[in-house]
Amino acid sequence: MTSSNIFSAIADPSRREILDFLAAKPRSAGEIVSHFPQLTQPGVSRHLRVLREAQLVSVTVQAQQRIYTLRPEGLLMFHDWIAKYLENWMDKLEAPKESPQEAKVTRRGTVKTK
Amino acid sequence: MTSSNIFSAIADPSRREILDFLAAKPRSAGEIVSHFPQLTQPGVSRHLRVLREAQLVSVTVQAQQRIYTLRPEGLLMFHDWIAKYLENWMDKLEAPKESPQEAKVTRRGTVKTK
DNA sequence: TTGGTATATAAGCCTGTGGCTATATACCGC
DNA sequence: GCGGTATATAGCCACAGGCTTATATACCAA
Repeated sequence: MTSSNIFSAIADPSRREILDFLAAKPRSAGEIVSHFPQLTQPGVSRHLRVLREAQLVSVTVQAQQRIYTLRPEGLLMFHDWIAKYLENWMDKLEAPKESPQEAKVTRRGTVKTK
Repeated sequence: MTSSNIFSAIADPSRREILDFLAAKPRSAGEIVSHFPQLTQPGVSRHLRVLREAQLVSVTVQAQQRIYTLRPEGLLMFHDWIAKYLENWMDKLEAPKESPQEAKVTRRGTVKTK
């Protein structure tokens, strides 16, 4: 559905915490549930589904347990998405071509966040 | 407020499109509005506010125009957040061969799980 | 000042989604 | 089979946030 994209999957703080937890090592759903007392079991289960659909974790069945493992391909994609902007930025900094009537991008102090 | 974090700022497709548009070069709010016919002027303005608060764009005042510029510091932070997971993954995959403290993660598509 | 332009904010509606409780499904040991 | 355990799903409620229209603010020119 809508949540199957990695951007919205990562946008949720609880899901990021779960990713943090999984970064150390794979865990069963139950371990995740008990590691986050503020979340209920169904809540964790739904978050895990979103992470699964976003390709951020994979799951292996072990008896009646589900072992969740961090799966970095999705993050790599994300990484590349960001790198696109950063590279672009670098290009601009190192290759100052003609500057039109437009204001030049002065990366120094033109920050004026409201 | 709540939207001032970079994760939710990037989670919205319209805002990502605006970032794409700004990646080429800085633009005035009006240029952004007319480049996205599916968005209304107030809608664009609110998206720009979110991007501003997330530190993803900066704005300079030019007469009655606001020039928006991509501001990659926020993306760098994001990049680092992701790199944390990728490094962890690489460490696990390549065993304890060498331990480079390099923060750069090279592209390398592979999967081990499942 | 007035008028025109550029952008931001307000107020209301409405969908998406997170959290909850309860229930269903799947697996194991006995 | 039954009971216990592990996890997923369903149904409901509440809230965040996106969209829209209307209005406000800020600046410039005459």
